[in-house]
Amino acid sequence: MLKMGKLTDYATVIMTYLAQNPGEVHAASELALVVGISSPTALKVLKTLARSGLLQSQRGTKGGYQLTRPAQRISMADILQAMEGPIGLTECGSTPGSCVRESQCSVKTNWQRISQAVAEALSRVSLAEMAAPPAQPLHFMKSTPDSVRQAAEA
Amino acid sequence: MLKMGKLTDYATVIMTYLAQNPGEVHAASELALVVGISSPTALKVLKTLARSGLLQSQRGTKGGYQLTRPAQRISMADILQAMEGPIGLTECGSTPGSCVRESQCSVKTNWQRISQAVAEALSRVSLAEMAAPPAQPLHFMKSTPDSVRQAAEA
DNA sequence: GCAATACAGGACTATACTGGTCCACATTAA
DNA sequence: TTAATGTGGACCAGTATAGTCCTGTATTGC
Repeated sequence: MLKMGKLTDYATVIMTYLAQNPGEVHAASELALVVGISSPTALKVLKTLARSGLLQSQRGTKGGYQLTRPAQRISMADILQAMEGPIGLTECGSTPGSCVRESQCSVKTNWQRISQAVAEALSRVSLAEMAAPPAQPLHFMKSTPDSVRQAAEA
Repeated sequence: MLKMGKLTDYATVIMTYLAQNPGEVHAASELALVVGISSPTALKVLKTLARSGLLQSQRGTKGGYQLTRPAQRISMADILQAMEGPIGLTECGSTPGSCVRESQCSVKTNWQRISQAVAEALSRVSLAEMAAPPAQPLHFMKSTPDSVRQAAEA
Protein backbone atom coordinates (compact mmCIF):
# COMPACT_ATOMS: atom_id res chain seq x y z
CA MET A 1 0.00 0.00 0.00
CA LEU A 2 1.12 3.46 -0.87
CA LYS A 3 0.92 4.64 2.66
CA MET A 4 -0.48 7.80 4.10
CA GLY A 5 -0.26 8.45 7.82
CA LYS A 6 -3.21 7.83 10.08
CA LEU A 7 -3.22 11.44 11.12
CA THR A 8 -3.68 12.42 7.51
CA ASP A 9 -6.63 10.12 7.36
CA TYR A 10 -8.14 11.81 10.38
CA ALA A 11 -7.43 15.14 8.78
CA THR A 12 -9.50 14.29 5.73
CA VAL A 13 -12.41 13.15 7.82
CA ILE A 14 -12.26 16.28 9.96
CA MET A 15 -12.01 18.54 6.95
CA THR A 16 -14.91 16.76 5.34
CA TYR A 17 -17.01 17.29 8.41
CA LEU A 18 -16.14 20.96 8.52
CA ALA A 19 -17.04 21.24 4.86
CA GLN A 20 -20.43 19.77 5.58
CA ASN A 21 -21.09 22.31 8.34
CA PRO A 22 -19.69 25.52 6.92
CA GLY A 23 -19.70 28.82 8.70
CA GLU A 24 -19.67 27.27 12.14
CA VAL A 25 -16.85 27.12 14.64
CA HIS A 26 -16.16 23.64 15.94
CA ALA A 27 -14.19 22.86 19.08
CA ALA A 28 -11.48 20.25 18.95
CA SER A 29 -13.34 18.14 21.47
CA GLU A 30 -16.39 18.05 19.25
CA LEU A 31 -14.38 17.08 16.21
CA ALA A 32 -12.59 14.40 18.17
CA LEU A 33 -15.94 12.90 19.03
CA VAL A 34 -17.12 12.98 15.46
CA VAL A 35 -14.05 11.22 14.13
CA GLY A 36 -13.84 8.86 17.06
CA ILE A 37 -10.37 9.73 18.28
CA SER A 38 -9.04 11.29 21.46
CA SER A 39 -8.99 15.02 21.96
CA PRO A 40 -5.20 15.37 22.11
CA THR A 41 -4.81 13.55 18.86
CA ALA A 42 -7.48 15.62 17.17
CA LEU A 43 -5.79 18.72 18.48
CA LYS A 44 -2.54 17.63 16.94
CA VAL A 45 -4.15 17.24 13.56
CA LEU A 46 -6.02 20.52 13.86
CA LYS A 47 -2.94 22.42 14.83
CA THR A 48 -1.11 21.10 11.82
CA LEU A 49 -3.94 22.04 9.51
CA ALA A 50 -4.22 25.49 11.07
CA ARG A 51 -0.52 26.15 10.81
CA SER A 52 -0.58 25.44 7.10
CA GLY A 53 -3.43 27.82 6.55
CA LEU A 54 -6.28 25.45 5.80
CA LEU A 55 -8.04 26.11 9.07
CA GLN A 56 -8.69 29.23 11.03
CA SER A 57 -8.57 28.92 14.78
CA GLN A 58 -10.35 30.93 17.39
CA ARG A 59 -9.21 30.91 20.97
CA GLY A 60 -11.10 31.27 24.17
CA THR A 61 -14.52 30.12 25.21
CA LYS A 62 -16.65 29.26 22.20
CA GLY A 63 -13.45 29.00 20.25
CA GLY A 64 -12.68 26.32 17.73
CA TYR A 65 -11.83 25.77 14.11
CA GLN A 66 -13.33 26.49 10.73
CA LEU A 67 -12.23 26.41 7.12
CA THR A 68 -10.36 29.44 5.87
CA ARG A 69 -11.76 29.10 2.37
CA PRO A 70 -14.78 27.47 0.80
CA ALA A 71 -14.48 23.73 0.40
CA GLN A 72 -14.54 24.08 -3.36
CA ARG A 73 -11.20 25.81 -3.20
CA ILE A 74 -9.48 23.23 -1.03
CA SER A 75 -8.07 20.19 -2.74
CA MET A 76 -7.10 16.82 -1.38
CA ALA A 77 -3.56 17.65 -2.41
CA ASP A 78 -3.70 20.65 -0.09
CA ILE A 79 -4.63 18.47 2.83
CA LEU A 80 -2.07 15.77 2.04
CA GLN A 81 0.60 18.36 1.65
CA ALA A 82 -0.31 20.06 4.90
CA MET A 83 -0.09 16.81 6.79
CA GLU A 84 2.79 15.02 5.10
CA GLY A 85 4.83 17.68 3.40
CA PRO A 86 5.59 17.78 -0.31
CA ILE A 87 3.96 15.00 -2.26
CA GLY A 88 6.53 12.63 -3.63
CA LEU A 89 6.78 8.90 -3.74
CA THR A 90 10.52 8.64 -3.45
CA GLU A 91 12.95 10.29 -1.12
CA CYS A 92 15.08 11.60 -3.96
CA GLY A 93 12.05 13.16 -5.58
CA SER A 94 11.11 15.39 -2.72
CA THR A 95 14.39 15.84 -0.85
CA PRO A 96 17.28 16.81 -3.09
CA GLY A 97 20.64 15.54 -1.96
CA SER A 98 19.27 12.49 -0.23
CA CYS A 99 20.75 10.09 -2.74
CA VAL A 100 24.42 9.67 -3.55
CA ARG A 101 23.98 8.74 -7.16
CA GLU A 102 21.49 11.47 -7.80
CA SER A 103 23.25 12.86 -10.83
CA GLN A 104 23.57 9.58 -12.72
CA CYS A 105 20.16 8.27 -11.84
CA SER A 106 17.82 8.25 -14.80
CA VAL A 107 15.08 6.93 -12.60
CA LYS A 108 14.94 10.02 -10.46
CA THR A 109 13.60 12.46 -12.99
CA ASN A 110 10.97 10.02 -14.06
CA TRP A 111 9.86 9.48 -10.51
CA GLN A 112 9.57 13.19 -10.03
CA ARG A 113 7.23 13.35 -12.97
CA ILE A 114 5.17 10.46 -11.71
CA SER A 115 4.90 12.15 -8.34
CA GLN A 116 3.79 15.26 -10.08
CA ALA A 117 1.12 13.33 -11.92
CA VAL A 118 -0.12 11.86 -8.67
CA ALA A 119 -0.14 15.26 -7.06
CA GLU A 120 -2.15 16.53 -9.96
CA ALA A 121 -4.70 13.79 -9.62
CA LEU A 122 -5.01 14.70 -5.97
CA SER A 123 -5.33 18.40 -6.64
CA ARG A 124 -8.16 17.78 -9.04
CA VAL A 125 -10.41 16.54 -6.23
CA SER A 126 -11.88 19.25 -4.07
CA LEU A 127 -12.88 18.90 -0.47
CA ALA A 128 -16.40 19.79 -1.52
CA GLU A 129 -16.54 16.75 -3.74
CA MET A 130 -15.14 14.66 -0.97
CA ALA A 131 -17.87 15.83 1.34
CA ALA A 132 -20.59 15.07 -1.14
CA PRO A 133 -22.32 11.70 -0.91
CA PRO A 134 -20.33 9.04 -2.73
CA ALA A 135 -23.14 8.45 -5.19
CA GLN A 136 -22.16 11.68 -6.84
CA PRO A 137 -19.30 10.97 -9.24
CA LEU A 138 -16.08 12.75 -8.46
CA HIS A 139 -15.04 15.61 -10.65
CA PHE A 140 -12.03 14.03 -12.20
CA MET A 141 -13.88 10.81 -12.77
CA LYS A 142 -16.02 12.55 -15.31
CA SER A 143 -13.01 13.80 -17.13
CA THR A 144 -10.91 10.72 -16.73
CA PRO A 145 -11.96 8.90 -19.86
CA ASP A 146 -10.80 11.83 -21.96
CA SER A 147 -7.55 12.39 -20.23
CA VAL A 148 -6.81 8.73 -20.35
CA ARG A 149 -7.68 8.57 -23.99
CA GLN A 150 -5.44 11.50 -24.70
CA ALA A 151 -2.63 9.84 -22.83
CA ALA A 152 -3.22 6.60 -24.66
CA GLU A 153 -3.19 8.32 -28.01
CA ALA A 154 -0.17 10.42 -27.27
CA MET B 1 5.40 12.81 1.63
CA LEU B 2 3.25 10.07 0.28
CA LYS B 3 5.66 7.40 1.28
CA MET B 4 6.83 4.39 -0.57
CA GLY B 5 9.23 1.96 1.10
CA LYS B 6 12.94 2.04 0.39
CA LEU B 7 12.79 -1.52 -0.84
CA THR B 8 10.27 -0.44 -3.44
CA ASP B 9 12.64 2.24 -4.52
CA TYR B 10 15.40 -0.33 -4.93
CA ALA B 11 12.98 -2.49 -6.84
CA THR B 12 12.35 0.19 -9.42
CA VAL B 13 16.04 0.78 -9.92
CA ILE B 14 16.71 -2.93 -10.27
CA MET B 15 13.84 -3.39 -12.68
CA THR B 16 15.04 -0.44 -14.69
CA TYR B 17 18.48 -1.93 -14.95
CA LEU B 18 17.09 -5.26 -16.05
CA ALA B 19 15.01 -3.48 -18.64
CA GLN B 20 18.10 -1.80 -20.00
CA ASN B 21 19.88 -5.14 -20.35
CA PRO B 22 17.18 -7.45 -21.62
CA GLY B 23 17.64 -11.12 -22.37
CA GLU B 24 20.45 -11.52 -19.88
CA VAL B 25 20.45 -13.28 -16.57
CA HIS B 26 21.76 -11.16 -13.71
CA ALA B 27 22.92 -12.52 -10.39
CA ALA B 28 21.68 -10.87 -7.22
CA SER B 29 25.23 -9.92 -6.28
CA GLU B 30 25.64 -8.06 -9.54
CA LEU B 31 22.38 -6.20 -9.12
CA ALA B 32 23.27 -5.34 -5.56
CA LEU B 33 26.44 -3.75 -6.83
CA VAL B 34 24.64 -1.78 -9.48
CA VAL B 35 22.12 -0.36 -7.08
CA GLY B 36 24.64 0.14 -4.32
CA ILE B 37 23.02 -1.97 -1.65
CA SER B 38 24.06 -5.13 0.13
CA SER B 39 23.47 -8.52 -1.40
CA PRO B 40 21.03 -9.74 1.25
CA THR B 41 18.86 -6.71 0.81
CA ALA B 42 18.91 -7.02 -2.95
CA LEU B 43 17.98 -10.66 -2.57
CA LYS B 44 15.02 -9.72 -0.47
CA VAL B 45 13.73 -7.37 -3.12
CA LEU B 46 14.38 -9.84 -5.91
CA LYS B 47 12.60 -12.63 -4.13
CA THR B 48 9.56 -10.46 -3.67
CA LEU B 49 9.54 -9.45 -7.31
CA ALA B 50 10.00 -13.05 -8.42
CA ARG B 51 7.24 -14.32 -6.21
CA SER B 52 4.79 -11.90 -7.71
CA GLY B 53 5.70 -12.96 -11.21
CA LEU B 54 7.59 -9.95 -12.48
CA LEU B 55 10.94 -11.70 -12.45
CA GLN B 56 12.01 -15.13 -13.48
CA SER B 57 14.67 -16.75 -11.38
CA GLN B 58 17.23 -19.33 -12.33
CA ARG B 59 19.04 -21.31 -9.71
CA GLY B 60 22.49 -22.77 -9.65
CA THR B 61 25.76 -21.53 -11.02
CA LYS B 62 25.23 -18.85 -13.65
CA GLY B 63 21.78 -18.43 -12.25
CA GLY B 64 20.11 -15.10 -11.65
CA TYR B 65 17.10 -13.04 -12.52
CA GLN B 66 15.50 -11.63 -15.63
CA LEU B 67 12.20 -10.02 -16.59
CA THR B 68 9.36 -12.38 -17.33
CA ARG B 69 7.87 -10.06 -19.92
CA PRO B 70 9.11 -7.20 -22.07
CA ALA B 71 9.51 -3.94 -20.21
CA GLN B 72 6.79 -2.37 -22.30
CA ARG B 73 4.30 -4.65 -20.65
CA ILE B 74 5.36 -3.97 -17.08
CA SER B 75 3.94 -0.90 -15.42
CA MET B 76 5.07 1.05 -12.41
CA ALA B 77 1.81 0.01 -10.78
CA ASP B 78 2.86 -3.62 -11.20
CA ILE B 79 6.09 -3.00 -9.37
CA LEU B 80 4.49 -0.94 -6.61
CA GLN B 81 1.83 -3.54 -6.13
CA ALA B 82 4.36 -6.34 -6.02
CA MET B 83 6.35 -4.59 -3.33
CA GLU B 84 3.68 -2.93 -1.23
CA GLY B 85 0.49 -4.79 -1.91
CA PRO B 86 -2.67 -3.26 -3.28
CA ILE B 87 -2.36 0.42 -4.06
CA GLY B 88 -4.49 2.47 -1.73
CA LEU B 89 -3.81 5.61 0.21
CA THR B 90 -5.99 4.77 3.18
CA GLU B 91 -6.29 1.63 5.21
CA CYS B 92 -10.02 1.42 4.68
CA GLY B 93 -9.57 1.66 0.96
CA SER B 94 -7.38 -1.40 0.60
CA THR B 95 -8.30 -3.48 3.62
CA PRO B 96 -12.04 -3.91 4.10
CA GLY B 97 -13.14 -4.23 7.69
CA SER B 98 -10.28 -2.20 9.06
CA CYS B 99 -12.50 0.68 10.08
CA VAL B 100 -15.38 0.55 12.52
CA ARG B 101 -17.48 3.20 10.90
CA GLU B 102 -16.95 1.87 7.44
CA SER B 103 -20.62 1.76 6.55
CA GLN B 104 -21.41 5.34 7.47
CA CYS B 105 -18.23 6.86 6.09
CA SER B 106 -18.85 8.89 2.99
CA VAL B 107 -15.16 9.59 2.75
CA LYS B 108 -14.26 5.98 2.17
CA THR B 109 -15.77 5.52 -1.24
CA ASN B 110 -14.25 8.72 -2.44
CA TRP B 111 -10.85 7.68 -1.22
CA GLN B 112 -11.18 4.44 -3.05
CA ARG B 113 -11.77 6.34 -6.24
CA ILE B 114 -8.84 8.59 -5.65
CA SER B 115 -6.66 5.59 -5.02
CA GLN B 116 -7.91 4.13 -8.23
CA ALA B 117 -7.00 7.29 -10.07
CA VAL B 118 -3.52 7.18 -8.62
CA ALA B 119 -3.18 3.53 -9.53
CA GLU B 120 -4.24 4.39 -13.03
CA ALA B 121 -1.64 7.09 -13.31
CA LEU B 122 0.93 4.60 -12.18
CA SER B 123 -0.20 1.90 -14.55
CA ARG B 124 0.09 4.27 -17.45
CA VAL B 125 3.85 4.45 -17.05
CA SER B 126 5.71 1.44 -18.37
CA LEU B 127 9.02 0.18 -17.14
CA ALA B 128 10.37 0.75 -20.63
CA GLU B 129 9.59 4.45 -20.33
CA MET B 130 11.18 4.51 -16.93
CA ALA B 131 14.32 2.98 -18.31
CA ALA B 132 14.55 5.48 -21.12
CA PRO B 133 16.70 8.55 -20.57
CA PRO B 134 14.75 11.25 -18.76
CA ALA B 135 15.01 13.62 -21.69
CA GLN B 136 12.37 11.55 -23.39
CA PRO B 137 8.99 12.75 -22.17
CA LEU B 138 6.92 10.21 -20.34
CA HIS B 139 3.96 8.84 -22.11
CA PHE B 140 1.27 10.39 -19.99
CA MET B 141 3.04 13.68 -19.58
CA LYS B 142 2.12 14.77 -23.06
CA SER B 143 -1.43 15.39 -22.00
CA THR B 144 -0.62 17.53 -19.00
CA PRO B 145 -1.00 21.26 -18.58
CA ASP B 146 1.56 23.90 -19.28
CA SER B 147 3.15 24.09 -15.89
CA VAL B 148 4.12 20.48 -16.08
CA ARG B 149 5.20 20.64 -19.65
CA GLN B 150 7.43 23.54 -18.85
CA ALA B 151 8.97 21.61 -16.02
CA ALA B 152 9.48 18.65 -18.30
CA GLU B 153 11.16 20.74 -20.92
CA ALA B 154 13.37 22.51 -18.45
C1' DG C 1 -11.02 41.15 37.63
C1' DC C 2 -11.56 36.30 37.82
C1' DA C 3 -12.68 31.89 36.36
C1' DA C 4 -13.62 28.79 32.80
C1' DT C 5 -12.89 27.39 28.22
C1' DA C 6 -10.25 26.53 24.39
C1' DC C 7 -6.12 26.89 21.37
C1' DA C 8 -0.51 26.97 20.90
C1' DG C 9 3.70 24.92 21.14
C1' DG C 10 6.60 21.64 22.36
C1' DA C 11 8.51 17.54 24.83
C1' DC C 12 8.11 12.86 25.73
C1' DT C 13 7.11 7.77 25.28
C1' DA C 14 6.01 3.48 23.43
C1' DT C 15 4.78 0.67 19.90
C1' DA C 16 4.96 -0.93 15.32
C1' DC C 17 7.11 -1.16 11.20
C1' DT C 18 10.78 -1.34 8.06
C1' DG C 19 15.13 -2.22 6.61
C1' DG C 20 18.63 -5.09 6.98
C1' DT C 21 21.05 -9.50 8.24
C1' DC C 22 21.64 -14.32 8.71
C1' DC C 23 20.96 -19.29 8.48
C1' DA C 24 19.74 -23.88 6.74
C1' DC C 25 18.24 -25.76 2.48
C1' DA C 26 17.52 -26.63 -2.65
C1' DT C 27 19.19 -26.46 -7.31
C1' DT C 28 22.27 -26.27 -11.17
C1' DA C 29 26.66 -26.06 -13.91
C1' DA C 30 31.28 -27.42 -14.48
C1' DT D 1 31.49 -33.36 -6.05
C1' DT D 2 32.12 -28.68 -5.42
C1' DA D 3 31.04 -24.05 -5.89
C1' DA D 4 27.83 -20.72 -7.14
C1' DT D 5 23.35 -19.21 -6.82
C1' DG D 6 18.41 -18.82 -5.50
C1' DT D 7 14.48 -20.02 -1.45
C1' DG D 8 12.23 -19.51 2.65
C1' DG D 9 11.95 -18.13 7.04
C1' DA D 10 13.56 -16.17 11.40
C1' DC D 11 15.54 -12.57 13.71
C1' DC D 12 17.38 -7.94 15.25
C1' DA D 13 17.79 -2.97 15.51
C1' DG D 14 16.81 1.62 14.39
C1' DT D 15 13.41 4.76 13.24
C1' DA D 16 9.13 6.89 12.62
C1' DT D 17 4.59 7.47 14.01
C1' DA D 18 0.87 7.89 16.95
C1' DG D 19 -0.55 9.22 20.94
C1' DT D 20 -0.16 11.72 25.45
C1' DC D 21 0.87 15.38 28.49
C1' DC D 22 2.40 19.84 30.22
C1' DT D 23 2.85 24.73 30.30
C1' DG D 24 1.43 28.95 28.38
C1' DT D 25 -1.85 32.28 26.11
C1' DA D 26 -6.04 34.23 24.43
C1' DT D 27 -11.08 35.01 24.79
C1' DT D 28 -15.52 35.01 26.81
C1' DG D 29 -18.82 35.52 30.43
C1' DC D 30 -19.97 36.56 35.02
